Amino acid sequence: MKTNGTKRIIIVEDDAIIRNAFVTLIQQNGDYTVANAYDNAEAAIKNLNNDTPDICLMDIELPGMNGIEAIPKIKAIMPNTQVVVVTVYENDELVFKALCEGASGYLTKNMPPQKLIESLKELENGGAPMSTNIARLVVSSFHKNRQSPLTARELEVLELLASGKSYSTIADQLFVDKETIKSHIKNIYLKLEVHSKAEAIEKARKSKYI
Amino acid sequence: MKTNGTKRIIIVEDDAIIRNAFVTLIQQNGDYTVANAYDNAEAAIKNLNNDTPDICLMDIELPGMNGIEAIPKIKAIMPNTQVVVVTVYENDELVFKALCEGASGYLTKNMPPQKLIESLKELENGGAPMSTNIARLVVSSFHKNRQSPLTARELEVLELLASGKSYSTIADQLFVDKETIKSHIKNIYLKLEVHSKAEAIEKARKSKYI
DNA sequence: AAATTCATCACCCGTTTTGGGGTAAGTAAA
DNA sequence: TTTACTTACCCCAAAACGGGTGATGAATTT
Repeated sequence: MKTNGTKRIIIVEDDAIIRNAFVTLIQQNGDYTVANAYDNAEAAIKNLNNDTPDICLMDIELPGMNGIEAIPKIKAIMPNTQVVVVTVYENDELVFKALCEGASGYLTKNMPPQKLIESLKELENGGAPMSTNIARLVVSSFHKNRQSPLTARELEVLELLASGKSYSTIADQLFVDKETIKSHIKNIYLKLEVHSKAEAIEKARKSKYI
Repeated sequence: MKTNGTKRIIIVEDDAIIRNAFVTLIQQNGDYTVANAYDNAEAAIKNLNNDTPDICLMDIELPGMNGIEAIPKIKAIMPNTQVVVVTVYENDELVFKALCEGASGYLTKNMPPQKLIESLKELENGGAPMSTNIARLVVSSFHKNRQSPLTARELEVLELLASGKSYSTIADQLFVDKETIKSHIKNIYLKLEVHSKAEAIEKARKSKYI
């Protein structure tokens, strides 16, 4: 369906002013064609096979299906379409949900207009365009909490426990006795003030000890 | 120790040519002061309290301690120093290790020189500077594999199992019988060709089903 | 209309794991 | 020297696990 080498873009954005601004902005650039623009996700999904977009700019807050739910549905029909979320929300939960569902980028609407075009170029170059704060959010999600009450050995044990391994498997892997692992885990439970494996893992993950 | 409002930077890079290029490049910009430059991590760590850097540009391949090991040691002494890895490696394992150890950014040396200054500005603005390919790597790490052999329900069960929960806890949470969960898990093991919880979790994580 | 998949539930068996209790030796750090 | 950490052992009872077999209804596909 491609006319030439230009990338086909669809826009899903319920605010007409913003939607039209995006269309205008993108049309000004010869490298991109706006295949279509929608004010809701359902219509966009219905027309995917006609639009055959390379890129989809997706708002989150929409009437009906929200933008995050829409991502996997789009990827199911057009796996090679790159979805970039464009929203006002910098909420970490939304960001991670969007990325888990398959978003290739996450932009906030307070960006300068030129940044949108730059982001499209970054996508083409195999990148993952993100707004400043989003990138920090994403990178921070990898950071461990280094003020953990647990010792290095306890963290090691807890990590293996969190990967589903049994006491004896952990013991074998660390070349110590199973009873030693039990001792460590008892101390872990004491320090984290929990009474089971699941609680310990949950608390440790939440606190980013592991 | 700050002379004025300029940010203090240290550089850890064993290649003298690259190191000096960075120093020159940064000194040209009035917003940054090169507090020091080292060809190894040990020396940099030893002088941290004198250098009091706001930012540390860190190579990975170094004589002695490597750059990734150095990150937590730096953060332990100067928690507010932002470490940005600057390396030739785009290897995903190294990237994730660096971020887990506390890196605030990850740049590859093939970037245009101006990008380095831009990255420093991004850091100041609360961002996390990353090269194009690194950003994609990081974002892709969130993506789930949607060609899983497991049903939606099985994935749900497996995710809860992977969070350390017992069969009965999972059953309660999903409002079904414990026997139902057992059945699901048996089917999961069949499909993943494994025979234990730990194996199932490992395989599912590796294949990015969960 | 028939076949298949999926989610649900049930009972069996035996083994392993888990959580909790206590105790204690050796080492390293403060 | 006291404390913290790692290591290891004992006991016990409850829970969880892995594997087997079978069955039902709903939904989907063929």
